[in-house]
Amino acid sequence: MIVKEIKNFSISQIDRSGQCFRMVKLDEGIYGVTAADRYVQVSQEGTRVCFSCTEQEYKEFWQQYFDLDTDYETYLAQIDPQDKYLSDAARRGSGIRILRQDLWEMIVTFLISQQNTIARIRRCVQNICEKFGEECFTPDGISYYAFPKPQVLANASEEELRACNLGYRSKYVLRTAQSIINGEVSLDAVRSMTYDDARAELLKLYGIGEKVSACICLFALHSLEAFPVDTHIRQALEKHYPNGFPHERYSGVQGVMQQYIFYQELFPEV
DNA sequence: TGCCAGGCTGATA
DNA sequence: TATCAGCCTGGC
Repeated sequence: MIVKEIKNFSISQIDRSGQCFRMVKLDEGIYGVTAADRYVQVSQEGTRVCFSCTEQEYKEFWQQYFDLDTDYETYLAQIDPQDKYLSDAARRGSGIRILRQDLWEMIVTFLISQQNTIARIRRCVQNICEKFGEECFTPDGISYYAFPKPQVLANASEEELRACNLGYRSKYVLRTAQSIINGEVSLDAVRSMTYDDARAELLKLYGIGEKVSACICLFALHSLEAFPVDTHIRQALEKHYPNGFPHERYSGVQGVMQQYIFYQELFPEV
């Protein structure tokens, strides 16, 4: 167990921001987080954050994962003070971080996300991890499941994926996994691409459109210029930015602003 | 009962 | 090129 003082970090806001579907609320202010084949418990009181891992594991993995090397004050300071809506949204969501998650995990997760609710996306991801992922144990004996590799999902049947409640998205996950395995799209290549190239490359995968591609770039490649527009964001833009969102002003950090807006729209009174 | 949820594909004009 | 139905399924 290690303890850190961290500003502009809220594990509960990150949980509700809808970018990670492998976080479980264990108790008030205490969350279990699974990423790739790792697991950590995070508990928070104010700026005091406890991680149930060694200092080495924190530095090697979780510090980057939670984007804790970044000072989010610089993003918050860029917000137009005349823009009351975004200023309020950012103030309320100022503990959100853009996580640095695994590319393959984000591809599958956001394929599943379409026409779906956050609660159901969580269940679907949990189902495929439990059915196809490897069972792991923490040093304390806590059991969790690693995210299944492309090879495993490529060899699954559409029926097996449907049994995980993926519905019509099953064929998207299956064909995308097969495209990765047969080399049509290289995950390593995507990781080294610019945002525009990565976005275009991901669009080659069956079931991935503009919105899903932007989400993957934002949450896996940390392309902060990505600005995924879903139904919530579209409604917010129509209401608060009838003349268009000022992308120029927030060039290169639109993704952070998108998260503040998304959080505000989903949790307007929390 | 019907609509909608963090969209996308494929058919049609 | 643009438009639109159809798709899984659970919650309201």
